[in-house]
Amino acid sequence: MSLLHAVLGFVATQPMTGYELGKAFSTTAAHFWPADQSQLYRTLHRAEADGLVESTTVEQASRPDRRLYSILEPGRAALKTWLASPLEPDTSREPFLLRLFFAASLGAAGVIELLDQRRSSAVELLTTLDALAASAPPKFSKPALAIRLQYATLESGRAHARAEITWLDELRSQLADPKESTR
Amino acid sequence: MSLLHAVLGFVATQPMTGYELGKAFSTTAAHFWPADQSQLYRTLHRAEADGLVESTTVEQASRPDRRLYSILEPGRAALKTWLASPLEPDTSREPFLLRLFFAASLGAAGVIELLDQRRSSAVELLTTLDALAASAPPKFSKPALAIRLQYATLESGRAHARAEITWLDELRSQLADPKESTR
DNA sequence: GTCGAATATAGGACTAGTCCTATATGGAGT
DNA sequence: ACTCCATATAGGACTAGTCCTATATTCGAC
Repeated sequence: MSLLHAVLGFVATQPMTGYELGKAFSTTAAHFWPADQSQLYRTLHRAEADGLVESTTVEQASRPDRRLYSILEPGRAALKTWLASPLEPDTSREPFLLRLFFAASLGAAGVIELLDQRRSSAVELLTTLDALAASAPPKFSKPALAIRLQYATLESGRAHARAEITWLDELRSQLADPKESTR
Repeated sequence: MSLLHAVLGFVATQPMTGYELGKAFSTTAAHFWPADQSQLYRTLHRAEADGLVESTTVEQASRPDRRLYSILEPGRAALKTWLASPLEPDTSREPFLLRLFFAASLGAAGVIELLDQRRSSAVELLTTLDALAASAPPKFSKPALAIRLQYATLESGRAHARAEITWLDELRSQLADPKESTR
């Protein structure tokens, strides 16, 4: 149930509409927390019903009215509690590894094809993250902590993408040239 | 809906009961595909209803009867189709990154504590994977493809765990010693 | 001039997964 | 004596998330 906390986190920095929240997610947090548009609005509704945020309706002429959400004290408290709560162990699913695990029936050539597909996705992701990192670099020596942390999540994505590519390359060469399989 | 495919993958190698399947998951695939026990049995039921697997009941004296599942042709076909289907882009959630992204209000010291907690989990994971890798090493020069691929998923976990630790260390030292924050 | 994208919100239907509980018994540990 | 763990399967309640659709307008592209 962390989408709620993400929503609170964003809204705590400044009042936003659901639409803006969606933008914020897709431009800054998409690679580690994809947010479904419907789910976002539902989460906002629930947060308001629970008294964590409040909304004011801003009327617009030729567009649907905007609902501007602001955080309330209970919301800020919930955010704080979440930040201080113990880290639960990761239980993430890796569809690619699952596939690889059972891919033997594709034969070595088929597996290599699979690895190549995966590699190009990883490269694509890496270049996207590189571009993001380049477009918002912390050039000054003492950026605000928040900025640094946001940048750090980008760095994390890049580090993992690089690790993925290296691992893929090693596995590929091992499979392509069976002589090298010492250990 | 990949648990189904994982189940088919396991059952295709040899007939198994739900219980054995649970063991197989937790000992070999847990780090990239946690399988809930209830969900496993439900998936088996559905797979049988869909004609992908069949089960024979093995009566036991002082234990509940075992239901031994075997794969059927349609199941094998479904497995093959899945293996050949296009790789969809990853949309995994990273609760830790989400937290870090919004962790500025903890202050530098609080964030460092968070990083340290994360680091010890990562180290713990890495040592678990190291132990697994050591206990089942492909010592012979030409192991079967299936064995190699299963080993490769372990290697993937290790590579990512190492990348995570390195990233954490870099971030930590950058936060702990603000002078070094060039770029 | 038509088609899609951006702006802006929202509901319906569905699915996979989680957590808890139930049932039954034998064996190992303290 | 008591509790916990392993064996073995299964249902109930719930939740978060996905996918699709609806509504309404304006602007730019081709």
